[in-house]
Amino acid sequence: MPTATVTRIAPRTSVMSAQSALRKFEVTCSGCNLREMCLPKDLDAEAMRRVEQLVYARRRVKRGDALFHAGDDFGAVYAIRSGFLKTTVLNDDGREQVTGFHMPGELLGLDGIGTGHYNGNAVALEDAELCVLPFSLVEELGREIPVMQRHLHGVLSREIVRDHGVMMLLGSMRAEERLAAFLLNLSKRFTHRGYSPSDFHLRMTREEIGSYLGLKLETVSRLFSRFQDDRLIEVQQKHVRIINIEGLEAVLGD
Amino acid sequence: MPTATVTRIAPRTSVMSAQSALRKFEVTCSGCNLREMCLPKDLDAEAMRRVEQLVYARRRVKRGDALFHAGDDFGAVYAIRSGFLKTTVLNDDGREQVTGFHMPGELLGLDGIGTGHYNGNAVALEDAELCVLPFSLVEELGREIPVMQRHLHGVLSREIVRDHGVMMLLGSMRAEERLAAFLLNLSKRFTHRGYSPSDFHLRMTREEIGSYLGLKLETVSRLFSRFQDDRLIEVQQKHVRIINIEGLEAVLGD
DNA sequence: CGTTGCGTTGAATAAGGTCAAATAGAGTGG
DNA sequence: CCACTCTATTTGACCTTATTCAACGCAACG
Repeated sequence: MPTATVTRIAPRTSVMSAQSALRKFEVTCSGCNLREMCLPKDLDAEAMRRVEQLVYARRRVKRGDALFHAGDDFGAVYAIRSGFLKTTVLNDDGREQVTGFHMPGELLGLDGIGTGHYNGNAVALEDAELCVLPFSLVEELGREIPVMQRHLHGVLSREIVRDHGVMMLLGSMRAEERLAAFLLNLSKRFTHRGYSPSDFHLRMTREEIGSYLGLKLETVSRLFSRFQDDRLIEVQQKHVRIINIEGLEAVLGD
Repeated sequence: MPTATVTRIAPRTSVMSAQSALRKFEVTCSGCNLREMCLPKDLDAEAMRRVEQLVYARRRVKRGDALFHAGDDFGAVYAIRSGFLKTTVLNDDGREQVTGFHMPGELLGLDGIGTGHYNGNAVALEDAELCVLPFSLVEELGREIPVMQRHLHGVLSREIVRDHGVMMLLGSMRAEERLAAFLLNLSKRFTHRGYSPSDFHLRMTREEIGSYLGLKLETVSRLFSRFQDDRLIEVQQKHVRIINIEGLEAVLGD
């Protein structure tokens, strides 16, 4: 059933220079362009070496496939190297709620630590590649390198803060405010990753956006059309171009 | 402005037996009736001693006063010893969203770890008493006692899981389902603390419930009345008695 | 005993959901 | 490469649900 493949990273031999290994496999964290998202800034060489031992495998997940399902045994958290994923939770009565859309540099699976089982599903919205971080090793590293410990706590805490932001969105914003906030949030995150802040490809469907925002897909579609009529954005299917970012912000602020 | 008081716990002298100190000050974690909520089960005597050094102060907060505000410098997390609190987040444009209601045994302030500033407010719904846990000491303990580290990670992770549950509630439930879920959740948590599962005093106003559930206070009030008409509960102001718990569950399940 | 905050209830309204139909793309197999 | 299928998206008409606005009741408190 799991079509995702796990690839063990070829161990670097000591005769191979760090540089060449880096180029050859593109696997060292020190050379990863997402380094600043996954790791603390000030990490000495020894600590970096320890981190790179920890990231012992990669996993590829094809579009539509699950990285993990709710209820699966928890063993590792995942750092996204490439690709978009969504996380969802399931109700007793079968309803599904999208809890987040996730980009390269972000960590998945934190919801499994507390119970030993992942609480939700993580599904690839496009072919994705992830670093596998066995959590017992993460904890070991945290005990031995305070700056790593602090970093992990920061990640967990910021996830809580992010969730509170979503609660605010779902609990006290109107539909058009939710969509504006959603687009501005995507824009900010794309910018931070070096992509265009105003021109991007949505990987998720209207229904998935709707689930995330607590709206029906028809409502999402109508709002896209309305924003387009108001000259805030241009939409063509999954391609979005923000043409009036202040206008979008004003939808939030009014 | 902060009317909350900080009380340093009297240091135990070595001539005083642990037993008598325990009784006299009622401050040792080992003797706390909330112990199982705050601490891991299997903690040896030495570890317990370390924990008790960590909990170096108590803080009292009067009804309506804030334990901390959004933006305050983060230094400690708080374990609730007694009293109910709410946590809220504030929008740019002044709207407030209740993100949780918190009972004895729960930890507050986790949202401050990542940024060094509390992200939201914590306000007492009734006079409350809290254990102050300076976070740098918590981390130190985590590094030295793996079971404590694992416990902290569990608490953080379960907070994320809780938040995802709230997202599910806000994003995909109808008003009556939300209130039913809210009441059942309270019931479960009261039970877990040894109180009646069916008979309790709400510490929060209709407006606060509404904010938490993404509803207006009038809607909450109408739903209480409807549930009463349907013989699911009896309400009188803030006093609620659940008289048909299966019926409430059915509101969720249908 | 009036004030004040909280809660309840009714009537009108608006926001978003539901149902339905048409269209547009993307992917697939011949 | 093209026709076909399937899914995603858009849009309209109508409906339901929750909000808004308003009035009133109740209980606590000085």
